[in-house]
Amino acid sequence: MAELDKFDHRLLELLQENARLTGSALAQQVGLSSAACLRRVQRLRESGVIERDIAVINPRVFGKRMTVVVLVTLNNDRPDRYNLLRAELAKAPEVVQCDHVTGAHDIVLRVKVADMEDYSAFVDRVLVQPYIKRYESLAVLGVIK
Amino acid sequence: MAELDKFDHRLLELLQENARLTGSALAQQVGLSSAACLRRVQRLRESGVIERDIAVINPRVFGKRMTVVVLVTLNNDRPDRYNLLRAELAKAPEVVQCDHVTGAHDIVLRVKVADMEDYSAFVDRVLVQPYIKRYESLAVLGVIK
DNA sequence: GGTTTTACGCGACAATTTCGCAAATTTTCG
DNA sequence: CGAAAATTTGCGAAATTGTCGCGTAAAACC
Repeated sequence: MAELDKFDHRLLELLQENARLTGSALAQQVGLSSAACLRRVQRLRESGVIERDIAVINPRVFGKRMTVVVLVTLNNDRPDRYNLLRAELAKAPEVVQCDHVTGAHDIVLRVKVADMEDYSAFVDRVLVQPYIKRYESLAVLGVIK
Repeated sequence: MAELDKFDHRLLELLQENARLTGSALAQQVGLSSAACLRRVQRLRESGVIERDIAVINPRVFGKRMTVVVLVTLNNDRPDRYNLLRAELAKAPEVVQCDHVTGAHDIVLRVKVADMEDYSAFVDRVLVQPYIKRYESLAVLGVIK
């Protein structure tokens, strides 16, 4: 993976905001020709710098109107179960993000559900189990960024 | 915003994974003509169902190899400063996600930085201020999802 | 300083998207 | 239930966008 110059950085910056920018739109903002921009973007994709392009969908469409951040603390006396839990969390459709972290907690989840009932069902199904010692639910009131 | 049928749902599902799918690729998987698919996608964009399309960039490219989840607790005696802080957090380039939440904490941040030093600078610049009572840093060891 | 390498812009070509239109399907309403 | 209205489809043409080769210019290397 070769070095990225300021043109590449600018392109990434722009595409990170709007991946549908056209060659000439990029050209205008970057100061290269359309073809040059597209060639660079093509290489950025092939080399894996741009991992993929995704559509951001309004969560209300799927009836997922509620987001919850969950701080999970594990029972550290059962390290064998960790991979199982990992797999389970990755599989759960409600979980849109899941990080293993250091500190007072072990796992931070971002969960999208329709409503409280839905969330409650998720908790019962996934979170209530002996390997999880404690979990703290933080309902998202508003997305600042 | 009209009702979405199964075709729209399938299109969204596909584009959520890969926004660069071409009209005929969509047609093949959805069972409509290329033009019909593209027309529907166009409408989904215009109506805001598809909020935007973004390129996912390998974080290492920008040298941001470290992710931290930060739980922020505010001094609730200064409600006037909330909007200021909001704006400041939204502006900070290190902050990739920022939610206002209920519960034991007030704000949950997702921060991407190069290293500890970088993170420390971020903390000093943004987080160390009278309006913030406390913050808890959870370094991300691994992204499960 | 000359040579090689790399990247650019230009322009032709290919692929993709957009648009108009008639037919088909679905919805509305008497 | 059935006809009129509205919506959506597929097809094909037109427009836009992306890809590629080529000659040239700039940068890197020796």
